[in-house]
Amino acid sequence: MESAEELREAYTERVLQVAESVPPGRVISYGGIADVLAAHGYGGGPRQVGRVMATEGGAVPWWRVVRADGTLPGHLHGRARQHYLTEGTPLHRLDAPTRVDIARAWWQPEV
DNA sequence: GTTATGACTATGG
DNA sequence: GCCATAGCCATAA
Repeated sequence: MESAEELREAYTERVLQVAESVPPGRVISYGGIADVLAAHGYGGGPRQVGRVMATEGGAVPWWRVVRADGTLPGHLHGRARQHYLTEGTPLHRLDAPTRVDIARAWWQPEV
């Protein structure tokens, strides 16, 4: 039996693993990751995925994980936009605030 | 046990 | 487009 802390670490690694599985120029939402984890038997929801990204997000391509409408929290727009321009991620508009074209850029990992 | 908080989401004005 | 509200669920105090 694993301790609660170990389960939390396993959950965190799953989230980071999915985030890393997103190829350049593509994105997934917090809820999308939550769905994949649910298919793998993990509970939680979008907010728990967001919590992991807030604490461990620096270790993965966090700019490929966006909200359901294709935006990110304001304080990340600047750095994220440069990555999008570099990777050629489809955007709705080229001026701030940066918003990803969900219909074009959506990445659905295999479950 | 109760409250507050958060890199969320859907809906309605 | 923006803002408010409700629902959501784990953590922390």
